[in-house]
Amino acid sequence: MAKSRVTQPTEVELQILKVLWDQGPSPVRDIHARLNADKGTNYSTTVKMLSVMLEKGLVKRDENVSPFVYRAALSREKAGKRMLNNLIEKVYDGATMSLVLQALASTAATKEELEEARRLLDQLEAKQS
Amino acid sequence: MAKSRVTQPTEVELQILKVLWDQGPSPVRDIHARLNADKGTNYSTTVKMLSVMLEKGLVKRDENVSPFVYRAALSREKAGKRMLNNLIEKVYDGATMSLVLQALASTAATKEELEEARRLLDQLEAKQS
DNA sequence: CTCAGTCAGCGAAGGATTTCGCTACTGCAC
DNA sequence: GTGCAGTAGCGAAATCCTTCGCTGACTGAG
Repeated sequence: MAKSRVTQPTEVELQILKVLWDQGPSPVRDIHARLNADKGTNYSTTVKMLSVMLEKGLVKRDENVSPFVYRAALSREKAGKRMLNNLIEKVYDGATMSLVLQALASTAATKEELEEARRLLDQLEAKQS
Repeated sequence: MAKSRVTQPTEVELQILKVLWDQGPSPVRDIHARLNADKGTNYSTTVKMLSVMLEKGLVKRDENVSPFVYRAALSREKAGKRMLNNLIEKVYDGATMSLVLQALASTAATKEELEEARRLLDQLEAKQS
């Protein structure tokens, strides 16, 4: 049970995770390129962030290749779900649907998305029976 | 254009907002009672937090009554929406539906909630025409 | 008026997050 | 070899968030 992940990724950590999710496993150089483009981050800062995240277990790295290659330790989906649940907990006191409905209502959903949502509802309902 | 609200409410700020949402406008005393029960917060801390939040525009207060009465500057819904969008932005790069569907799928929704969701979908679809 | 109790707020301390300067190691070209 | 470019990391600074000690103002009871 080494995994006591209670902490949500912080702002910058999340930015880095996003880069890794978007680009797949990458060396510091590539990650830094993005951060720097976004907000002028210094190379050292990127390295530091990655080392912090490594300690926290948010990323892993392969040290067998020349420039180390970092990859996210969580999938985008897992992280998203985790953060969403956190949000729901903190704002809606656990009433998931409230938020979801809000989101649905406030989003200019396309016809396709609506269809998909409907299909998912069907599945859920079936599964419940 | 005085409203440059870029920052998300922080952890404790959110706790306070939640109290205000749950109980409606309240004097410090009541807010503090909750925070203190939750995590032993000192009265001073609660006051300070409220003053910080006042500066940030997260809460407003009526100074005409004896113990000042604080109220949230945003509705639960607005805040939820804002935070959700932020989350979506940061994790999914704007693909709202992906996250929402994730949420739906991973939650043990009740029959009633599913019904409600379905109804909402109908509305949305109708509105689109 | 004086005392006790409630209310409000400042400023500084403590923690966590983020930033970066500076150092060190590597491999390659000269 | 020496020098340069790319890579990695430490430790301290800067910044933000959270906490609280201490102080002052006000109110109602005696």
